[in-house]
Formats: sequence, C-alpha cells, structure tokens
Amino acid sequence: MAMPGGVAPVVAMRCTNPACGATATGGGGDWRKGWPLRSGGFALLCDKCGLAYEQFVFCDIFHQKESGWRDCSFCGKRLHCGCVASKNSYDLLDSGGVQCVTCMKNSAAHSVVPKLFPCQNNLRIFGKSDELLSGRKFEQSPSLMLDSRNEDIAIVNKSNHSFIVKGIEAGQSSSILRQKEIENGARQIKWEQPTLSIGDMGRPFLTRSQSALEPPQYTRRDDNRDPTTDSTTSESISEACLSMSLGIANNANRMEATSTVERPILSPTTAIAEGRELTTALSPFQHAQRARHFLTRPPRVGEGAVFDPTKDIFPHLRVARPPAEGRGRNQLLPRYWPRITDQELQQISGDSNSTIVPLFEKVLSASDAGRIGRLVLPKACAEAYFPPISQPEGRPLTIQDARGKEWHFQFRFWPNNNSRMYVLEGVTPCIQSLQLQAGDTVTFSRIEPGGKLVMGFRKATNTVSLPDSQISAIANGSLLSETLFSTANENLGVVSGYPGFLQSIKGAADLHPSSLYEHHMNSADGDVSWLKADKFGSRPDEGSLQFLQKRSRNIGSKSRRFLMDAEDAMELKLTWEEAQELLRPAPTAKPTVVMIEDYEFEEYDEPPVFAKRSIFTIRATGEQDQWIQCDDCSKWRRLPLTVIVASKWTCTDNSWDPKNCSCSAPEELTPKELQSVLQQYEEMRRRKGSYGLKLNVAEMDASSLDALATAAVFGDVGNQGTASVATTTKHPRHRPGCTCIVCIQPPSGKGPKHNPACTCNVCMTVRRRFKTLMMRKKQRQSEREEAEASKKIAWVNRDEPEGSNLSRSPQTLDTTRDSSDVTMVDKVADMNKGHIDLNFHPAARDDHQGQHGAPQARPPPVSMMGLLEVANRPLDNYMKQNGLTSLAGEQGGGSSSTATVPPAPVESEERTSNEVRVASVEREGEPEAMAVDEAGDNQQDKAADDAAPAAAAAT
DNA sequence: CATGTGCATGGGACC
DNA sequence: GTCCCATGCACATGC
Repeated sequence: MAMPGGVAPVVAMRCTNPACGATATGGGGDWRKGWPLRSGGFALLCDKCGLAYEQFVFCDIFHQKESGWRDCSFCGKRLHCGCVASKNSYDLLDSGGVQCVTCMKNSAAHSVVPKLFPCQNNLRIFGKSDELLSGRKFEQSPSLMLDSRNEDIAIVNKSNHSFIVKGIEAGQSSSILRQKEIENGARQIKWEQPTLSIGDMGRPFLTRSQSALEPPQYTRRDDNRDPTTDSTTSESISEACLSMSLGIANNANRMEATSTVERPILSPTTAIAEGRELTTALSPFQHAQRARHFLTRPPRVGEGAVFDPTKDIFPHLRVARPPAEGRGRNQLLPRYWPRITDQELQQISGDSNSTIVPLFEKVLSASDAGRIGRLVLPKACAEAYFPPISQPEGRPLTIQDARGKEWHFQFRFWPNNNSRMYVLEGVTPCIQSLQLQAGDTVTFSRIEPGGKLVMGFRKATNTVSLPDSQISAIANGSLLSETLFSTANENLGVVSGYPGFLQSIKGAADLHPSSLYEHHMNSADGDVSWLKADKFGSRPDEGSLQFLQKRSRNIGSKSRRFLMDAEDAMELKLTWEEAQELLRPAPTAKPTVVMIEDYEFEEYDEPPVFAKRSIFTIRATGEQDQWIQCDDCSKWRRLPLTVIVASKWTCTDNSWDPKNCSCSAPEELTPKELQSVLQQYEEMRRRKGSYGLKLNVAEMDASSLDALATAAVFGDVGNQGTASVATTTKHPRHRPGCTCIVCIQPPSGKGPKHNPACTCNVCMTVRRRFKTLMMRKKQRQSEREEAEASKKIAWVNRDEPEGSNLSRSPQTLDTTRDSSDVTMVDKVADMNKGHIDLNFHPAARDDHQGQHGAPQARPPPVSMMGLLEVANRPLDNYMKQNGLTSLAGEQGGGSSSTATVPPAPVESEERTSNEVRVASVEREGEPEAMAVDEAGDNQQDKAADDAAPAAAAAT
C-alpha cells in the first residue's frame, strides 16, 4: 500500500562508520536489526562493516520521488528525521512503510514492497521497543518482505525475530510464504509456554529445554503483568534480552524444521549483551560470504528432539547472561554479567544433576592479578552474591574452581568513603595456579542446589600477532566498535560498554570458539584481520597479549575518554608515536629554547599542527632534504625543509619544484634510493622506539624526581636556566593538560604561584622528599651528637659567619633568626615545621650577596642530574671536595656547597624579598624552583646543602 | 629490604 | 553529583 498521493517513502540508512559509509538505498549496505533501544526503535548492525549504531536508526526519511523532507501525507506534520530524538517522527514498520507516531497512520501495510522499499531487502526496521513489547505492531500476521533483488524473503514474526528465507526461486516464494503462515499458526501455541523465573536464568541453557520455547520479549517472573505497562527499564529489558534469545531459539528450531531458513537474522540477546562481539564477529562472514550466512546452518535435529539451540548450535556462544537475582536491590552492571558459555558451564558443572547459576564475572585488573593477592570485588556483586559480612575482617570463603579444587579466600571489606570496598584476599595461589593475569576474567557462579560458589576463569584469549600498524588499526577498529556499542548500550540502559578495547577484541574472539576463521574488522583503513589462535583457555602468544593488555590499559580500561565518534575514529589510525611524528610546530610559531638536563627543548606558544608524514634525509654533503609522498601517484617529491604540509598533498601542490609539480613527472629518487631512504627511515623509527623503550620511565621519573627534589632542597633548581635560554614554565615531566600550578603558569610568570599550601604533585613530592631528607638528617644527627659532642661547639662557632653571609636574605634574617647561633638541629626543626615556598627562586638568596657587591656573572647551568649526582656522591668525596674534614665542618660550611651547586644568578634589580623571589621565578621561568618560604628559605638552603651529603651518607 | 596490610585518593562510570 | 574501584602509599611485620 503506497502512501496517499502516490509518494512512497524510502528509508535511507547510512552507516556511520566513515570507512564503510554504506547506505541502504544504494550504497550496498546491508542492515540487520540489533537490540531494542530504550528510547525506541532498534539498533542496526551494518552488514557491510559489522558495526552497529543506533542513533541514526531512522535517520534519513525522505520521499522516493522527491528527496528531502516532506510533510506527512496523513497528518500534515513535518516528516522529521526519524532519529530517536525527533518528536514528530515516523516509525518504520516491520512490514514496510512508515507510521506516523503522531497520527498513528501507516503508510504501508504491504507485505511485499520491493519497489517501494528498494532497501528493505537489507533493512529490517521494526518500530519502537515499547510497541514491540506491547505487541501492538504484530497483531497482524508475520510480515513478509520480499527482497527486491534476490528474492530473499525477510520474515518478521510476532516476536520480531526476523529471519531470511534465502535464495528462493521466485516461484517458490509463495510456497515459502504458505509455509511460514503454517508456522505462524504453530507459533501461537509455543508462545504460551510457561516462562522461566529469573532465578533460573543462569541455567536454562543447560537444563531447561523448554527455555528454547520461551516466548520472546515477555519472559518475566511476573509475566502476568501486562507488558505494555512494563516500562523499558533496564531490568525488564535485560531480562527480555535473555528471553529474546530463547525466542530466537524457538525460531531457530522452527526454522530448522522448514529447512529453508538460514538462521535468525540476529540473536537479540547476543546483540544486546554481546553487541560488540556480534557486530565484529559477524563481519567475517560478511566478508567471506557476501550472502547472509551469519552462522552455520544448524544441525538438523530429529523430530521431537529437544532442541536447545544455544547448546546444540552455539555451545560456544558467549552470552552475557543477566545473573541470578541476588540480595538487595543492586542491579548488576552488565559489565559484570557472566559471559559464560554453556560449554564452560558444563565444564564447571560436571555433575549433570547440579545447576550452575552464573553470578558475575570480573576482568582481572593489574591489582587483582598482582602479587598483593587481593581481588577487588565489585561491590554490588559482593553484596548480592557473597555472604553478608558486617565486620571488615569478613569471613573465610571457600570457592571451588572448575577443576574441583577448593580455594580458601578471605572475603572482607574495607570501609571506604562511607561505603565498602570488598576484596577477596589470598587469591594469589589461585591466580597463579590458574595462571591468570590482568585481563583475564574470573567468573563466579553458584551450584544449585547447595549454593556452593564456584569460580571459572577465562583467559584473555585474543592473541594478535600483528605489526604495530595493524595493531593500531585494530585498536582503531575496536575503539570504533566500542564507541558505537557504548552508545548503543548507554541508550539501551542495560548493556554498558565492556571495559575496553581489550575486551572488545577479546569478546570478538571469544565469540567464535571455533576460531578457525579469520576475523575481519573493517576499520577505517581497511580490513584488519587477526586470528584467534587457539581455543578457549589457551594463550598462544603471551607477548602479543601482553602488548595488547598493556595497550589497552594505557588506553584506559573503562575509559570513555578514548571513545570517539565514528568520524573521529578515522583519525586514529596511528600509534601515539606515529602521531607524535606528525606533530609539527605551527608555521608561524617561534620556538623558545630551554635547556633541561643539557637537552634543548623547543617550546612553542602555539599548539602544534598535524602535518603529513615526510621523511628527512641528509646527503653526504650534509644537506638535508625533506621528502613527501604524493597522495595520488605515491611518488616521493623533494620539499624544502621548512615546508609543513597538511594532511593531503599531491604533486600539483609542489610549487617549489616546477619540474616535479605533476604526477607525470618521474620520481627523483631511483627505486634503490627510495628503498634505501625508506629503510633508513624505518630503522630510525625503530631506533627511536627502542630508545624510547630503553628510557625506562620509572628510572627517568625517579631520577628526575629525585634530582628535582634534591635540587629543590638545594634550592638551586632555578639555576638551570642560562642567560642564553628562554624561559619555560613547563617541566617536561608534566603532561599536557596538567593543571598543576607549574603548568598553568604562563611564560610571563604572571598568574598563580605555588603557595605554601599548594598540593600539586610537585609540591607534595618535594615536601615529601624534603621531609625524608630532613628526617634522615635529623636521625643521623642525633646519632652522632654524642660522638660529635666535642666538635659541635666548634662547628657552631664556625657556622655563623658563612651562614649569615651567604644563605640569608636580609628580611628572612630578621624574621626567622632569633639568634645568630643557628645550629643544624635548629635548622632541621625549622625545616620540618616550615613551609616550602615553591615560588622561591634561589636567586633571591643571593640578593643580599648582590647587595654587597656587583652582580656576578651567571654561572653555568646545572642539570638536575648533576645535582643528584652530587647528592649521591660518597660523603667523604663530598667533604673532600668541599674542603671539609669532618661532619662538623660539613655542617658548619653549609654555604660551601654552593661551590658545588653554583649560586643562582644575582638579581640586578632591587626588590623586596618576596617580590624578588617571584620575579626571579618569572624571569627564570622555573616555577618549580622550590625552597622554604620566608620563614625558612635561608634555612632550607643551608639545610638542604647540608642535607645532600647527609642523605648521601644515609644511603 | 621485601612483603603484607589498611587506608586514601582520584579518575571515571553511572545516576 | 555520587559512588565505585584501581591503585598508590604509609606503616607494619617478617626475613
């Protein structure tokens, strides 16, 4: 039935995967129905690329004869884009056509609409979930849609489970239809089968054959309830998810009987719970077979045989099952839904008389799998399924593993922010025994009857041995998939994204236990494939896995920060390192050079720009060239060194070389030269990579931190700058986006300063380090006091002239010194109670020195590593170098350390104490220069000077 | 010094 | 905005 006026609506779908871009109206896209959306409609799965999305389910509705929007022919209301957000939207009817949600008139009740719906052979869109739940859309007989191109018939039955009668000769269609009508009659009976209780949900796959006959959609404990009143809460949907799969089983069963039906288009359960896996999993079939052979033809079962599809057809299918109902109101996050296969359940169960009720699962974190031996339990899971505990000490818990071995854990909790944090302690032996590691999954189940807890595990079986580029491409694809599914899951409300990229791959791999085929995923840059190398439980390639795990962790296990829109995903075809290579300074940016640890760093005020990858070469003459590849002809062209090319570049853009400004121009480089260049380039990249790896981060951090802290204690951090280098406000240890006071300070130095109460990482680290040094010093001092008693008086007397001369600003002298006799003990005490002025610049302490004489030449730069080295020098060396003969001398000669650590540049301007410090920081651009504040800066300088050898001695 | 233990913290998921 | 939880960290304990 065409719409009045003879204008038939056409539904156009466009896959949001930019690499796919399939459209259902002509782009060759193929769509399958996904899971119901909470907000209405269904998610779609693109057959071409395997991705799913839902926000655009009903995105483009326009008229066949006139593209663009048009008013509703029925009610006159504007025919909006049918996005779920639209108000005056039209629902796509399962039978074809659209239904205005305002006037509820249908545009079509046609059963065969090949012409009106040229895309409907691919597109099976079916109304809103509430309508589906209410059955309103399916009061009529199953809708049949005749494929306009290949005579496939898509059948949408009352359960909204579409399946395809494929490859039917045109003449057979009618008989098939009749067959389906017969089936439809039988279906009504089956739908009246009793439903399962939620408590049985874990098991029916194994023990309840009738589960396969469950009516879809409405399987609830209180299934007498009118489904139409059942709001699409997550619970209802989640439960429906399970039952939907059962319904599919039903269909599958019946379909098998017809022997003409390939399979259900999709198992909504898996679509819901395993959405990511499914979409990614389906794609291989799509690539391998253009036909819709999603799963292999189910084995024929004998008449009357109990048919458990999940068991018999998809025993390996990893289905996230809403767990058995536990205590309390906690709705278990789908993240923790046990995704356990029947095979695994059987493996655990062993005894056929027992029933395994999957409770929850958890992907092991690094902490869980670490040596601490504590497995953090999801709170909701612990409270729902583990015995209640009231004391933090908890109680012992015995859990049996799949092999029957019993493990004894301590189930306890820690109070945490008015909440609890549940842990299983003592899991190390178990973890080790099972050879579990971060990324693997442990599954907790319950054996019924008896309620015994059992734990299974699932290794992170995804094993990828691919070049980095492909891995990154996988990451891309996975992230893309993750993005889409996260979106879907969020909307659905019952399925959240899996914890991350790793899992997205893992799930995809897990979904196919047979694992005998290549898994393809259409990522932005083409098909990426990997092999799941082994069956469940194996770990064929640790290295690759660890790589992935590491990468996934780096990316962020649950992080949505890294989830991106599909179009953004196009940009993520690079590793971070590769991305770095593409970052170039903005053309107009003028760098300022800073010296940090003898390395020059260019600092730009303007953000970098992305440039097209180019290769720089050096000729024998020392002349450098930049080579860039034409995007059209792939020839390499020489460019001036300074040229920065944006994303796309072709020969015609080569305005610098008229001879080579056309793709027809021969390549300057001979193939051999080119090969050499490319090889060198790759080698260089590898070297860079290995170099980067060798730069042990921890070591770097530790050394830098220590040096920083030491230098801060010395009070000479700010001295690193030299007259020839410009200022910087950002220490390289700080990451982009860091909001600590160091990083947010502009180069001018204006803006926030460290204050004594600053709690940024730098300040805290320095405080901690400083405290440690001081404590060590104090401890050592007290130990030596007795032995050095006789010398103490001497060094106290010697201390005064130098200390007062070099290390104290006039003001602080006035405010902090009650007596000219400042002993080390006094200073230590002051240090410990004093504040650290992180805005301090050591130059300030030379103020009064400057006042006493002409400004001195700026000393050579001192690196933090150098400072650290000094600090770590053996005490005797240090003392020798500084002309000290004893500890007394060392302590008395605090200022002498300035011989090792050059004094800060002298300020030429007259300032007050505070102003001078801040200004010096501003000028030096080293806001990380740290010292005690006015109450103790001079003491700190001196004490820090003393502390260095002390710390060295202590170590 | 290594390991274990208890708690704190902060990022991020979820509401 | 709240709360979860992965992890860091300080302190305790044992070797």
